[in-house]
Amino acid sequence: MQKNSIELDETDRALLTALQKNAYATGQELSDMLNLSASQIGRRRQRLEEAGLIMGYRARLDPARLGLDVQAFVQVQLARHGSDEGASFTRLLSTRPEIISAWTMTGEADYLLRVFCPDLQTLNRLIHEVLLVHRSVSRVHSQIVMDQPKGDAPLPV
Amino acid sequence: MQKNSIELDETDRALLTALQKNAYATGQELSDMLNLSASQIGRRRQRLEEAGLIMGYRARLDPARLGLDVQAFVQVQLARHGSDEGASFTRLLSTRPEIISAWTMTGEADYLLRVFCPDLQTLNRLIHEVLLVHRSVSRVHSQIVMDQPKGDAPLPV
DNA sequence: TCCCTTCATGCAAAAAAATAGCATCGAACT
DNA sequence: AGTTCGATGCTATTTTTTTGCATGAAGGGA
Repeated sequence: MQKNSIELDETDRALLTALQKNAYATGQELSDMLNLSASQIGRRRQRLEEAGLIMGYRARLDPARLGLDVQAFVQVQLARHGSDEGASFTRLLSTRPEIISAWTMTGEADYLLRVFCPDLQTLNRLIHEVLLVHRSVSRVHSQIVMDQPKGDAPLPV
Repeated sequence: MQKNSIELDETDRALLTALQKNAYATGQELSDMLNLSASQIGRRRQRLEEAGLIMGYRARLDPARLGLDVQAFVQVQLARHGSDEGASFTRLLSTRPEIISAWTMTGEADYLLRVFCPDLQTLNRLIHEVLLVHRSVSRVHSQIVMDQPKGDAPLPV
């Protein structure tokens, strides 16, 4: 089984792009768009799901309408490089719902966090009362998002 | 019209959370989950869509299976602060499919870009042949993503 | 307190959409 | 040429969503 290397033709790519933009497009709509019958759209979609190419479907919410007015990126540097510290910090990440995503980067053992908060005060509390008090965190640098000139474009397929 | 301030009760919140995790859950499944009839689920969902709280639905793809093995964050600093430069750079962003998202941050006039590339060479080319050659770009700093310990969690509702 | 409006709700019917069955077509290979 | 295999479209079936409608609970006057 080599799920990894499924053959994608142009129609598959177009379908993936369309579904990245609007996962609720009906078979009929996609059918018109791709010049393919609705049933075949469904079969291809199913194939792409089973191959693991499509990992799932998600609703995208408007942060502003949820009262999440402050978006920030927080760079966190850990003091020591023990696996314990990393694990402990990772556990912390998973418990905080305002931390939407976290990445580890090349170079120093540091994390980049993407955070949504209702206001600056909450962000501040997150930084000082949650992150900085963690035993393995040595430095924190946060940047507030002003604007998002390009947002969540589909992956290039 | 104050779309902004729709009342959300606990059921709405649970529904939003569920749809952020799996937008393809059927009314029946959500019905069991939230102790609500399928029709009512549908009506609430429609209300949340019309209110603009749900902005849309998207398929989530597996970057690795698409051959996008390198993920990076690129910080870009612009030389001058004229609106022309910003606009020109924004236009550049929109033309590059490997740039998935871009944010402007507080502080200096700089951008944070999230990028997916098939390999390091492509990333390198993006940086040197696309970003650095742009007239208003003064500095570029890129960090490669090693791991994503927390990924695309639902927004806290 | 009583009445009235409003709105969320569940059930059932209708409409829409996804899925499965089936025969056909075309490309690749023998 | 013959054969196999997979992709395709059409149709039938099933599943899901949406709509119509009556009920009941909550809130607002008089």
